[in-house]
Amino acid sequence: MATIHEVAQKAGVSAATVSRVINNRNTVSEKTRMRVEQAIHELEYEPSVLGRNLRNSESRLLLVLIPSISNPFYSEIINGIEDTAIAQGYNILLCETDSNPNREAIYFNMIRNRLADGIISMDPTVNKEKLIELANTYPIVQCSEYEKDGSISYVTIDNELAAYQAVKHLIKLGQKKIALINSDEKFLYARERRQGYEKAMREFGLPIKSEWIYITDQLGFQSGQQAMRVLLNLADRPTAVFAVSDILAIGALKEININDLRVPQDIAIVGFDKISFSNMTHPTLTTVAQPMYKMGCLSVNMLINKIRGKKVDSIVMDHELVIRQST
Amino acid sequence: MATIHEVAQKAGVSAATVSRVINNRNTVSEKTRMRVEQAIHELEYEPSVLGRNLRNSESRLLLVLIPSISNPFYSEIINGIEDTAIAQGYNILLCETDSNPNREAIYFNMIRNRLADGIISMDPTVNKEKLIELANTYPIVQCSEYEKDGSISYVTIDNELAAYQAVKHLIKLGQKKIALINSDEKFLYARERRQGYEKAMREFGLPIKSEWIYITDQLGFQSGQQAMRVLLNLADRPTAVFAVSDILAIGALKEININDLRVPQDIAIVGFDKISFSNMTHPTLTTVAQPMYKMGCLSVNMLINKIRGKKVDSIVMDHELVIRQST
DNA sequence: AGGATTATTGTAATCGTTTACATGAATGAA
DNA sequence: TTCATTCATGTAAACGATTACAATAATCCT
Repeated sequence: MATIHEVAQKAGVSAATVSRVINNRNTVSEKTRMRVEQAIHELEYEPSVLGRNLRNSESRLLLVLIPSISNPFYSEIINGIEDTAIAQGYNILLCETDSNPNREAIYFNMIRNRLADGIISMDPTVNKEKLIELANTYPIVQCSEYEKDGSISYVTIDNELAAYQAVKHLIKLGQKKIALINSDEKFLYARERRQGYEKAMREFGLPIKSEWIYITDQLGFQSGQQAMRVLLNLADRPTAVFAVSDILAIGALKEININDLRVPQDIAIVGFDKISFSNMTHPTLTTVAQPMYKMGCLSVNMLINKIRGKKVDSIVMDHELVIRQST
Repeated sequence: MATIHEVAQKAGVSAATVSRVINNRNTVSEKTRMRVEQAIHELEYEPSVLGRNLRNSESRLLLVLIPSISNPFYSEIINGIEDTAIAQGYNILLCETDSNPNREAIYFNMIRNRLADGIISMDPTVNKEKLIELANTYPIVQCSEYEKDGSISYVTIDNELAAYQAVKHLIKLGQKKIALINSDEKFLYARERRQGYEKAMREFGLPIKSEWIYITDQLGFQSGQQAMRVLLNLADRPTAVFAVSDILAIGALKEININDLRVPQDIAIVGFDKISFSNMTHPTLTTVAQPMYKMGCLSVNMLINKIRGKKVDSIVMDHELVIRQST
């Protein structure tokens, strides 16, 4: 790979001039610009990102923090992030934390090292204190999961409202015994969705029985399946389920199928996220769609604005209840 | 963030000595080593990767090329890659090409720029000529999909054998009319799995009807569903299906369910990959398991050896047929 | 023409490391 | 004691870019 000096030599100018051509500084005459561009072309020169970064202390790399790459919920958001980032000349580094503080520390150090210019955190398991502290010094935005105190800008949806509407949908269909399969309530989204659930139940005068609320400690299919197993064994068995993620809902559905119960006749079920697999289950899953791709795009724009020192406002996006066969 | 010079000053030595301490050069006296380590600790110093990279022209970053992050097949491999890479002091940059040559070009340039030290390609849609050319100069390994000419080291499984065994399993169950849902045969794995299918059919004297072989142009659920729709409409309808990926098999299963046919009684089905969903379908899917995590680990080790200039040999791993309810 | 502007280009310092080489101190041998 | 050898450390150049500043060339105005 040619260096800037070789280009300079070939074009008969100094490295400084070549640099000016590359960066579109206006102070280069048309004649030399042509010569330089010719030389760049002939040598197939590409500026070394390393050299540039060192000097500018910018890397044009964005960190995206997710707990696990296996969770399809993130895929679509990441698509949005990637498309937008590349369009703006940034690359993204996907950081799977596996909810492991050591990994998290590695990635946090990358930004301190100026190896990355900013962070988009989608990790609900992130160390909040550390993240907030880091956000004082470095550009950080949150997507989906966020801090309520507003110390970090975010893109999200109204989780409470979405959950409220999902449960209301079940109620309108005549359901009265509605269970909730929630994830750990240390996550804000879990607390908010629970509130939406309770709000709808209360509004229609339905009982909120604690035995109908199952809290999973993990996020996989198995957890949903396990939750449903417990719910089905109750003396007063619920006739509908609202699960806070499609993954959990699909696990629950599996357990219902195993027990030869019919969906939605015996048990209706609503998920959350509209992952692609939710349309492949039998029956297909009613779910809450988040504008995932769009959320990814907006997060990147927000982050880049922050990097450039602009002030940014948090965004709450619209969601949509997608009614399919499971209700 | 402190620099090496600040550490040097605090410890009362030169930057060179600090550098030697950091890199475990043996020529530092115990006394000064202690002083330097103390200073590093007090200043919470972390070496700048940028400066180091520029000097060494190494980045300790590995590129992982995949067509799409949404495909769960890659998730588990990536887990293996990530764990191993981090353990060896490397980070990985997940590169989603979306089968887009422009994106591919961006990533290829990163390695030419020395922004990355090597590439693990898992992308069957990659431009083979460019990849092979690049592999002459830079460390590159392939995982799963590979080049038969042996110009690039790889980690893979015996696709033909795996397909052969999957189909043989169907035959042993008494199936005679076995269809194949394949992906585009420009991919080596597709050609190999087809050969395995044909080998088994031939060996047991079963007819290979071209109308029983459906080739999808995409890799999503919909393609599998579409394929099954066509197969079900045949006058001479197959009674079993071998799909070359779980995604396709799940789509096919969906279509079978829609038509109120029973699996496996009316139609048996075998997938490939053992993605996590394959255990959540109703019925659960018989499939071929690849040692995905392990493949990821081995790819990284292979690549790092290549980076260090060692000679490496390609590896063919063992697979396993996982028999579940769909057969 | 001569001085003042302005446009263009070059020089050299800088970013944070690593490392070949130089230097000086400590040690050992005679 | 004196010289050779070894050990520990420092000096300075490099990696490849960017950019403040200086220097020169071109242009304009009176």
